[in-house]
Amino acid sequence: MRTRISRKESQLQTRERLLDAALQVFSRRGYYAASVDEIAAEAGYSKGAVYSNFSNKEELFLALIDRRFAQDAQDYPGIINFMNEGLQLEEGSDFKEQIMKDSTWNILMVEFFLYAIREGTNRDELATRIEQLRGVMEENLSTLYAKLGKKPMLPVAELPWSVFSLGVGMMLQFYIDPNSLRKGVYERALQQLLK
Amino acid sequence: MRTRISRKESQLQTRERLLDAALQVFSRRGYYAASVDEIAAEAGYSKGAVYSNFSNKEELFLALIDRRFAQDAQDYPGIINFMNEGLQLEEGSDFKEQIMKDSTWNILMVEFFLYAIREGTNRDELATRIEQLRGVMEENLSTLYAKLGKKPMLPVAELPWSVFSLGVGMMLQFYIDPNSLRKGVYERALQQLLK
DNA sequence: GAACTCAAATACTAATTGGTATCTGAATAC
DNA sequence: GTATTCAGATACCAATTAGTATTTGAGTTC
Repeated sequence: MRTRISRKESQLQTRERLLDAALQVFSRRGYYAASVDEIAAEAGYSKGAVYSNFSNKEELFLALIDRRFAQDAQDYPGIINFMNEGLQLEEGSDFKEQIMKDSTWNILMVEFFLYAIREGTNRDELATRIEQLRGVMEENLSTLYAKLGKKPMLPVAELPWSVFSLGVGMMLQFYIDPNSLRKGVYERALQQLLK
Repeated sequence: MRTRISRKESQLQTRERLLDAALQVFSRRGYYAASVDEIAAEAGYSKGAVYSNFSNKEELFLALIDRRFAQDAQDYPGIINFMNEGLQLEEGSDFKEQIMKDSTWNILMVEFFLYAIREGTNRDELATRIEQLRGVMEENLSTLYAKLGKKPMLPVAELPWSVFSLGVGMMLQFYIDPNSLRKGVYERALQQLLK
């Protein structure tokens, strides 16, 4: 009987599980306070598994970011919907819900920003990614405005900067004090920016 | 001859110097990676000075935040000018410059946000502070709009949320990639929000 | 100016942690 | 089915670090 799972497949699975666990632990503790042991345990493995799949803690962290960035790169529709909502709010879109679903990742992103700002090593890498993201946003906005025969008050090239800021800033305020953010605040501000 | 400096004064000076050093080191390394030894050394003291003035690392961190918050509470004019600039941009105000001057503190604030989000302990405390800050901003905006006989597109109570977000988000993007932020992007977005 | 107080220095400990060396057992090759 | 390989477990180490116990010396009190 053929083996159920090959060694290669098995290792890949382990790697994925480790990355999943790393996301949780890095987000929960922050980069420095997260221990390799805890990450391994969270994934149901031992430290050996980590060092067998990644050369060190930093690489694990970066691999985690890369994986998600790669996923996001294919998930343009999400961004497009997001943009649509900006120009004409659709019923059922709720920033608070949206932002809660992905809180682990959102927090990790802020952590990574700080990390990249400090360790100059990965700053350029992150800068490029963010620039790409803004590029995609700009394109989507452009076609959207064209479709609607509208012209934004602000230069289209500048909008992604503001939209991004609004998202990050609201997120942080929301996580600190979820209850005092009234519904629709984010959406209305976004609409005003994209007017 | 009377002693130049009393013990009380001396200790207060030490405390201040430690807080200054703590700001630098916490901002440079992040909360967990910052060591008490490094902070003490940065201030020109030994670890003993730290534990003689603060009960532990966390208290030092929080004292640092408190000190600045207390200072800021008296520095309303800064915020008022800031608001003024929003409604009608004054020549010479430059976000990039402004944000660079205080980069150490700005980064620490983000660090503290993450810290507070993780350790529920200080979340309420921070939430209150932020709420106060938003309150002040709202008051200033209100009187400003009244003075100008203008009415904002968005509810005044919601504006601080957006203004705050814009500041934090732009700051992060700017630190990651200072060169690609074109001059005036922040200011124009702010103006649009406050229109 | 002698006794004493206390801010800060020094010496030390216990715990944690990133990383390495070695081992083991199951998958693969022959 | 035996030999080989290698993913992951285990054992270990050196370094770091928050916090404590003790000491010291200058400032204060009388």
